[in-house]
Amino acid sequence: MTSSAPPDPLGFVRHDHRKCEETALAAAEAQCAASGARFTPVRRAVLEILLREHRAFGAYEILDRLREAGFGSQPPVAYRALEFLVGQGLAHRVEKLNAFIACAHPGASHDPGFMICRQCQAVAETRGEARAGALDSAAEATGFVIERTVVEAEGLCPRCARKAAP
Amino acid sequence: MTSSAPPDPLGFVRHDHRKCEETALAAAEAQCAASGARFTPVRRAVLEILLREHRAFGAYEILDRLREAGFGSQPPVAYRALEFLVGQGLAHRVEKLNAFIACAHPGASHDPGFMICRQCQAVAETRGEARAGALDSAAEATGFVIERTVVEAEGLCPRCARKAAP
DNA sequence: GGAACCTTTGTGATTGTATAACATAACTTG
DNA sequence: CAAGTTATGTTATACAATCACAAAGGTTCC
Repeated sequence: MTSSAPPDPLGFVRHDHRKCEETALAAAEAQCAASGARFTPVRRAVLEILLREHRAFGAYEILDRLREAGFGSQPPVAYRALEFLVGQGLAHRVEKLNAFIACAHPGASHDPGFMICRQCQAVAETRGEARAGALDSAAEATGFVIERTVVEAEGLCPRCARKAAP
Repeated sequence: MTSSAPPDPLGFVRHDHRKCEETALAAAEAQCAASGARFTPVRRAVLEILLREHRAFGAYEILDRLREAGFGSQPPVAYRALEFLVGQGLAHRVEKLNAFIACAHPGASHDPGFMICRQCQAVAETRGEARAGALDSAAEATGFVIERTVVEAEGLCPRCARKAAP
């Protein structure tokens, strides 16, 4: 039992989601204002879509909702907004799912990790650096320069695990 | 400076690649014989393609080469062979690239990690378990049950890093 | 040997994911 | 407001993956 910082994987945990969304949007606004980036209507709309649930959304699902909301309905519309959000650290790409998710800890340092439930599709982002020890040591040993990492686990979330093995 | 087991990331390291391919093919044959799996011509052809270079191959690139070699040229031909190889642990899927690579350590325990050079496309597989510490502790803390992990780093391989910052 | 069975391969068609290329609109700055 | 930059819209296309069904090849057992 060490007293290391306890991970706080949102998404598997009951919480006031309304507040969750509001906070994230406010943080996004603040950050864009600070960095001089333009938080345009499409970009905001995409972030709002991503924030509605703690799961990953495919680009075409987002595109459908953009169309309904009166935005352009061609793939680049969604991909460009997503690229922007990912660039700002306001969203992440979940490689294993070819899909996107709102950042659960905007503002915090980044190199996120994800836990993906294969049963209910919930996705939780780990708090803090997820960089693998084995990767870091392998990189150091060979002189590989790490720029970005992908760290994802697929399995069963607490709730689904309980159901599966009672 | 501890004396921990040194990782051996093939792919960034000069080596006798001819021997590398032969060894891997022999290992594949042996393993399939042992497990009763059929190492058929298409499957062998795909593994040979993957073994030619230490990088990841897209399914359609593999498909092209299969066509040239006289095999069927529809996507399922490639995907089925790849599925077989991945199932046998003879190849891996690199999520970040939506592509496939021959296993660099066939027979060894699995839960591989990859280092991907964004410049020259070389990919090296880490030796040993790449599972991230932060992931494991986050999973433990929440009760998430990990079944598979994706651990990948994108950056510059030693050679390209040297060129970039002399 | 051959009938019944199972696994593997071939093929056509379709869905999902992602980007290139180019035109237009809107915002910023001098 | 003119010029430059950034963002959006739209067309077309490339790449990734799967479904469904038919045909071929091994295996088993009588």
